[in-house]
Amino acid sequence: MSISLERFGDRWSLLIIRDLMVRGFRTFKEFQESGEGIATNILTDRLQKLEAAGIVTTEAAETDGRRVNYRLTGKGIDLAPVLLELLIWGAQHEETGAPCELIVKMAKDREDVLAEIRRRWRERDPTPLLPKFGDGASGRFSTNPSGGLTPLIRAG
Amino acid sequence: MSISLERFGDRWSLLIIRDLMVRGFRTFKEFQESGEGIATNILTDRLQKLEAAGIVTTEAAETDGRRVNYRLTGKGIDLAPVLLELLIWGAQHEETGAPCELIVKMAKDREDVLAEIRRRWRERDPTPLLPKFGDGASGRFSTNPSGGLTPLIRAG
DNA sequence: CAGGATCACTTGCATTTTGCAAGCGATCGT
DNA sequence: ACGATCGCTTGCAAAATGCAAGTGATCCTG
Repeated sequence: MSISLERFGDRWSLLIIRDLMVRGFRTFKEFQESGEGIATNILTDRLQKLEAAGIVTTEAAETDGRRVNYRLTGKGIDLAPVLLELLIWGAQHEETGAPCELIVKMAKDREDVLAEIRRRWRERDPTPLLPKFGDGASGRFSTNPSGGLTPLIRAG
Repeated sequence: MSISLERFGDRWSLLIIRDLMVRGFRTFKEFQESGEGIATNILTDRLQKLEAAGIVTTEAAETDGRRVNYRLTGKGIDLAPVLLELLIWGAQHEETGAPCELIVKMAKDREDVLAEIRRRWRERDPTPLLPKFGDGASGRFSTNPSGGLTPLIRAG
């Protein structure tokens, strides 16, 4: 556990990993503008450390020579369960904007959510896993008529 | 998730929580001498922040007026899944001293491990959940004749 | 009940990490 | 050719951390 924390036990690393994992971020600029307010020097430092730790890889974008695409490695995507538990804990115990039923659903369908995250990673599907709250049906999960939330992976 | 990380997203907080959760730590001195090398002022600061966040409670020990007993709250013990996932990830992807079969077992019997952690918390059982590696049968888990690892909660 | 040990902290100060703003070279679109 | 954009660096101030010594309350021993 202490080794895990040495790799990403700071305020930013796990947020970067989350954004790569479920928000479809690929580039430096996306992180910079994500609203969390990370400084560019810290962002550089964290991306390099995550790469050195084998959690993230970089590849130059073929369409744009300036751009660098960041991507999680298998080791990185294996952090999905950690992030999911962090999300569930925060939603259960702190004031968040997250709809309550959504969290219940994610806790119950844990394995489905993780499988969907892995699929998106394998297939390089950049669609954000979740809509911004209040967005309606624009993400991978959507509200159904009964007011509950239905993962699209079940609907087909 | 960012809210979770605001509460304990630093190098020490989760280690403190782990020690309370599975190593049976109760007092300031135990943390100080745990070998991780946390400075006393930082330890004070983290314990106070965790208390302010409702993750830890303090009570004066009735047997010794100097001593303060720290204990996880329900909110604190609910972090068990997070810590377990961190442990599993670290063991799978980094060089650790942990025996490989033990980790496989913990990943497989996740729910049993979590139930045992909760039971120990409810009953204020201070026995360390795990022996130090190589300790044999002195903890809550022990090796069985086939070389696998058997949680005592199943045997007893 | 005196004196020293122990406990949970505090304090002062050096070092490290972080945050902020500006700037840089390479590449891109026009 | 020229300005905009990209990932990243630099300089410097502010905050967090680490380290050593010290503090007051309580305990244990003789």
